[in-house]
Order: sequence, then C-alpha cells, then structure tokens
Amino acid sequence: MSKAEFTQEFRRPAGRPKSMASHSAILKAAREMLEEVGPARLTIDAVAKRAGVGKPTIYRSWANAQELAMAAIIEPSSQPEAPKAKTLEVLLVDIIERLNTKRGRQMALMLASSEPDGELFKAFANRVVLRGRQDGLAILEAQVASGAVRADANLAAVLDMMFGAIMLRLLLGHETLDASLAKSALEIAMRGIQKDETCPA
Amino acid sequence: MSKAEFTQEFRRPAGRPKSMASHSAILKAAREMLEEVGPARLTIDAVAKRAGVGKPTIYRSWANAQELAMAAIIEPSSQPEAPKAKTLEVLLVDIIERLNTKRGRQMALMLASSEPDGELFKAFANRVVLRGRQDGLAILEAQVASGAVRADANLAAVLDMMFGAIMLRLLLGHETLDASLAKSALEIAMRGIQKDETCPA
Amino acid sequence: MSKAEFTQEFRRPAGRPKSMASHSAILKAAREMLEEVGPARLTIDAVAKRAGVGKPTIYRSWANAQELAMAAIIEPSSQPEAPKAKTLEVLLVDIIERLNTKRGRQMALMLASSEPDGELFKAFANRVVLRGRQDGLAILEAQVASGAVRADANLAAVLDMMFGAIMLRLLLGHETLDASLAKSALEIAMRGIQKDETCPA
Amino acid sequence: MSKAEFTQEFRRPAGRPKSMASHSAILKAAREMLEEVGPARLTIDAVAKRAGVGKPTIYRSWANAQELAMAAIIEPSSQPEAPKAKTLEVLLVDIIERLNTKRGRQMALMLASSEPDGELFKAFANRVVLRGRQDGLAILEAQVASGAVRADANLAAVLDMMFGAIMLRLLLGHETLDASLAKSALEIAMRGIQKDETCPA
DNA sequence: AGGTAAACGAGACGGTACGTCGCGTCTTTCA
DNA sequence: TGAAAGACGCGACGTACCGTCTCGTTTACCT
Repeated sequence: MSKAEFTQEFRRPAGRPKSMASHSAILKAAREMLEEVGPARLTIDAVAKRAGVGKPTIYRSWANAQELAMAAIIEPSSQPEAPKAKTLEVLLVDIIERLNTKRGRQMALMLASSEPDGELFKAFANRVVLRGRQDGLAILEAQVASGAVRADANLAAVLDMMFGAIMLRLLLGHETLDASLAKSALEIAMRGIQKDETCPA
Repeated sequence: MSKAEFTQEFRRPAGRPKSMASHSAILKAAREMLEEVGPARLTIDAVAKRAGVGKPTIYRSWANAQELAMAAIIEPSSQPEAPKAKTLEVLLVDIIERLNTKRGRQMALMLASSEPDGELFKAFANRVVLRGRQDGLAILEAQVASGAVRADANLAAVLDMMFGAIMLRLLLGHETLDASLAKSALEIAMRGIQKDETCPA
Repeated sequence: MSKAEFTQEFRRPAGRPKSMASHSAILKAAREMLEEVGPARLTIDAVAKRAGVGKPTIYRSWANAQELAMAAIIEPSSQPEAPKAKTLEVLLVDIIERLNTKRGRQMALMLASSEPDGELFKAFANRVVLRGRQDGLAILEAQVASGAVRADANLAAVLDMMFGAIMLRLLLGHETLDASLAKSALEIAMRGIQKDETCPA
Repeated sequence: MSKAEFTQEFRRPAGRPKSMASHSAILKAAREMLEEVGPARLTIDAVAKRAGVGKPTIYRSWANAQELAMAAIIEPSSQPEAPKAKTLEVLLVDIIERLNTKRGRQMALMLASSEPDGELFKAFANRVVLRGRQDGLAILEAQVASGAVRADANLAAVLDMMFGAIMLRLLLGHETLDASLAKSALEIAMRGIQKDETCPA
C-alpha cells in the first residue's frame, strides 16, 4: 500500500524536481537585464549566461524571451496585490503609483509590444488595466444604486476615459502623470455623471 | 524592346530610372506584409525579396525595419489630412474613424511599441494623437472664452480623457470603438466642465 | 582482506540486484535502433525512452553510446564462438559469413568509426579480425612446419592479404563478398607461398 | 550588347562573389583542427571562430562538419595526382606512401566512418582506393595479354588482396605499413597467378 | 518481521553544438 | 553611376543529446 492512498495532498511528479535556485536565478537575471537594457535587448543567451544556467533550463519554463520578460516583471508582484480599493480616487491613485515606476513603464511597454492576439497581451492587459477597471465598475455601480450617479450614465465610457487618460500619459509622456491627474479626471467625470441637482421649485 | 526606342529625345543621364519604381515597390511590399504578418514579422530580407529589390536599396531610404514600417503605414495617408474640424464631436469622430481601421490599429501599435525617445515615436505620436489634441485644445479654449466652459477646468485632463478612452479601446479592444464613444465621452466631459447653471435666487 | 576470499560461493553485494529485465530491454532497444537508424543516430536518450528505462540505468552499465552499441552488437554473439577452424578455407568462409550480415557490417562500421586509439577500437579489431588472423597464423605455421609452405614466406603479409580483401569488399562494397572470394584468395595465396615443386632432375 | 554574347566562358552570377579569403581560411582552420583534435571533435562553431568567419559562411559552402572535413582533407591534394604508374610495384608503393601519413590515415578513417550510401563515401572511396585499383587492373590485364599471367586468374581478387592488405594495416595498425609490404604482397600474388612453368617432359 | 542499501523510473540540471534566421555592411556586375 | 544580387561577420534563435544529479520507489539481503 502506498502512502498516496492516504494522502490527499499533491503528489509530486516523478523525477528530479525543478531547481528553485535556478528558477529564481533566471528571473533575477532577467529582471536585472530588463532594468539595464530594456525588453528589446533581453536575450535568452545573455540571461542564461548571467544566471549561470543552461539555455534549455530556461526554455523548460518559458517558451521565449517575451514570456520570460513577462514572468520577470510580474512574478515579483508578490506585493499585497492591491487589497481592492473602496473609492475610485484611491483606485486611480494606486494604479498611477504602480504604473509610474520603471517596472510599471516596462509592463506597459511589454503590453504594447506584444502581439495583440497573444496570451501575453491578454495577461498584461488584464493585470495592468482591466482588473482595476473591473473594480472601478463595481464602485460606480454601487454609486448608481445609491442614487449618487445617474442611472443612464455610460459607465464603460467613464472608466475608459479615466484609465485611458492614465495610459495615454504613461505611453506618450506629453504631460506629467501623477496623483493630481486622478483628482482632476475624477472630478470631471463625477461631475459629468452625477445626478442633476435640480433647483428647488 | 526597350523603352528607349520610343523616347527619342531627352537623353537621360546614366542609370537611375528605377528609383521611383523601387521606392514604391518597397513600400507596397512592406504594406502587404504588414497586413499579412504584422509589424513584428516584417523583415528587411523578406521585403527586399518580395519587392524584387536589393537590401541596400532599402537601407538607402530607411534606417531599419521600424522606420520602413512607419513609412509604409503613413505614406499612403495622402488623404486630405483632416481639414481642421470645428467642433469636438467632429474631431473625435474623425479620429475614431481614421484609427478604427487595420492601418489605424497598426499605427497605434507602432506608436505604442516604439522606443519612447526615438524620432519614430514622436512622429507617430504627433500624427496619431497630439495634432488632434492640439485642435481640441483650441476648441475648448474658445469655449472657455465664450463662457460655456468653466475657467478653472483642467483642459489637459479633459482632452487626455477623451483621446485616452479612444486609444484604450483601440489598443485593448475590450469594448467596441465607434462614433458612439465620441458622443458619450463628450457628453460626460462637457457636463463635467460646463459652467454651473446656478439656480435663480 | 574481505570475507570473499574465504567464501567460495558468490557473495551478492548488498542492495537491490541489477534488473536483468532492464539490462536486456536496453540491449534489445539498442539493437533495434542500430538496425533502424545506424550507429551514428543511436542516442542514449532514445534508447532509454525506447527501453522504458532511466538514463542512469544505462550509464550504470555502459560509459557511452559507443560502448552500448558495441555491447548490443557483440552480446548476442552467444553463438558457439567459432570453435577454431582447422583449415584456412573454413576459417575464411566462416568470417565472411559472419561479417556479411547486417550485424557484421555494423561491426565493421563501429570498428571504423571508433577512435583508433580507444579501447573500443581494439576490442572490435580483435573480435572482428585479429582473432581470426591469429588462428590463421597458427594454421600457416603448421603448414610451414609440415613443409607444405616455404619457410621464408611472409605469413603476416599473406594473412593481411586475405583478411584485407574481405574487409575491403565489406567496407567499399565495390565487389560482391561471398564464399567464392575465400576460395579465390586462398588459391592465389597458397600458390604464392607453397614450396616450389622442383622438376625432377 | 554585352560581351557575354561573344564569350563562351563561364558567366559569373550576379552579386558579391564568394570570398576566396574566407573560403581558404575555413579550410585552413579545418585542416589544423583535424590535425589537433581529429575529425570527431571538428565542430563548425570552433572552425568558424578559428577562421574568423560566421557560421553561415561555412554552411553556405558545406552542409555539415563531415563535408567540411572531407573538403579540408581532399582539397590540398593539388599534388600532381600520381601520373599513372607503369608497374604494380610502383603503384602500390605510391599508394602506401600517400596513405601512410597523418592525412592519409585521416582520409581512410573518414572513408570508413562515413555512411556507405552517401556522396561523401563514394568520393572518398574513389579517390583513396578505387582509382588505384583501376590502374592496377589495367596493368594486370596487360600481363594476362602478354602471357605472363594465367588467363583464368581472378584479377579482382588479386587486386583486393593487395589493396586490402594495405588498408587493413592502415586502419588496424597491427603491423607496420611500408614499402616492404608492397614487395611481399606483390611477390606472393604474382607467384600465385603466374603461368605455370611446366617442367620439361 | 524490520532495517538497510543498492538499483530503479523519472526527469531536471549545466553544457556544447547544432543548423537557421535576420541584421546591417560590403563588393561585384550590369544597365 | 545607381541598383540588382548576394556573400559577409555577427549574434541570437530554439533543439538535440550529452553525462550528472536528485528525487521517491522498489526489491532483495541481512539481521
């Protein structure tokens, strides 16, 4: 009788397990190279050499340089993962702060440079923008329910305007991107969709 | 039979009859390949072979594949060049219509994926977004002057919200992009920045 | 001094004994692959997978693919091992018959393709050619002693001529290799070294 | 009208011609590495690096390491090419002298270790052995015609015995290979096939 | 019966070399 | 004299095997 019959838990697959040391050395090397030379110059050969690892070891975990780059950028986001903000302003400021870093710009760049049909693109789009948009939608819907926002407001458009403004400034850099944008955009948008305060008769 | 038999007169100087033909053959090949395989797979070798042209001939006119791609996308924009719109709605609808094509999406993609410091980037940014934004700014400023819009409105934020919403949908494709977005965004934004209609005392 | 010196019987080393099933599965897989793809394409990975065996199990018994190939070719030669022929013709015919098979050609190929200084080479050389040559030398020396062959005959040359002819045809394939070659070569060689039949005075 | 109409000679194809400097640098590097590490360790990567050449440049001229090795061994044989010997002894001694060098042994080894169906094999076989065998056949046939050799002698067997003895010693190295072998083998063989000197009745 | 130790399957590891692709530059020949 | 053709040095690609190394499991022996 094998132990397995009694253990509910995950049964490790046969064979030598993946070396966590190698795995993290690769990610570390990739992250450093992203900082130093950017995603376009991130080559598997260089990462392998820098991590002291054979190329096949990299390919065993990632299919190409882009996937590796994505992993290197995303993985360390073991950060608390934004505990779901309560207000739109907090949400927007948080997103701005997370994007307006070197890594944030890299994420946006990866998003932009990946094939628009690929998994990579979707993963990034979700992680960078759409998840926050989802949270924002929930907040807005609550405000609709509470009567603070007009029922016929085009919430999708509102959200895209706010998140779009952030992305636009991040990508184009034609205007500074900081928390004040969140405040301005929110003010404009909320004024645009709040319930009319009718004048007292 | 050579052409020369018919052109008696005007003896052309030795050897450059091909120039315009090659040039446009290259652009044509590049455009086709952009359609077929996307900008990432647009290689100089392939374009040269497809255009029946030597690689150096390409390099004589463009420094690398990205510049060629830009040229291939932009050049045929011999379209009337948007004769300066009078209202924001016309402006936005026009931009949406121009971007919401395969070529438009490609332009946005090239913009997003090019190095943010390069000439290419600036050229695209200007051509795709900033010029329209400039026109929009003029219109908004006129409305401020006319008193329709509050004097303290953050016009830059408003413009980025409207153009950002368009770019976001174009790049992410999570919501449909059409003229109705212009209408909604404009409605929200204008309501957000219009002068308060104070109630009569 | 180990106990083994005193115990007559075979003392099995502690632990799980080598699995005969695996051992022969490996050899079988190796033999099949030799047939199918030849010695150059015989890879340890493929043999392991085909035999349903881990690579270390192979390396526990053979140091590399060549040794495995040698073993795979030689092992099944549990054939009676040529009970030492009595005449040169029987010897030669036997060698021709043993070489002139797929396995024989593979043996010659292995011989040829192994490093000329390695153990493998010597093992093959011995097994394929030199052992038979040794037997032939004994026979010829007996004939010298009996007076049938001239005492000053260069026996080494004679043997190399006969065996060399066989090898040449085996490797080059420019002429058919069969028992008739043994007959012809022997006839020529023996006539070349037999004692002159002087004419009676 | 171009010169080509009048010149029968080879018309050089358009484009940059193959660089003779690179070509010979590659062959030189390959030859040196063959001397130093043998054919098994002759890798394209190493040859490319040593010759100061890109790998594709090598692959443009040779399909793999074996072909390159063959070329490296054969090419410099711009030697006078053995002006067809008149006697068997001269022929054999010449072959022994040409084979009994490092390069000769390498040629024989390449011959023996190449796939017996490939072009490579045939080219080597011809160059190394069969051409000489052809010449030998002509000489023997002349001797048959002159009556010095018995008409029913198996000439093919005789030739294979002589050339085989040489190849055998070259490959196996179990006996020294020098001109004396030619003498011994020839003596044995000729005695074996000469016309019987019948005793006077 | 229980312990112990070798051999097992599986498979990931650091490497080396493979043969290909695309770059951007160069050299030639032709028109 | 400009342009086609195409070879060049370079460097990264992704794959195939190498021979080694853990793993957890199995199988026999020796207490």
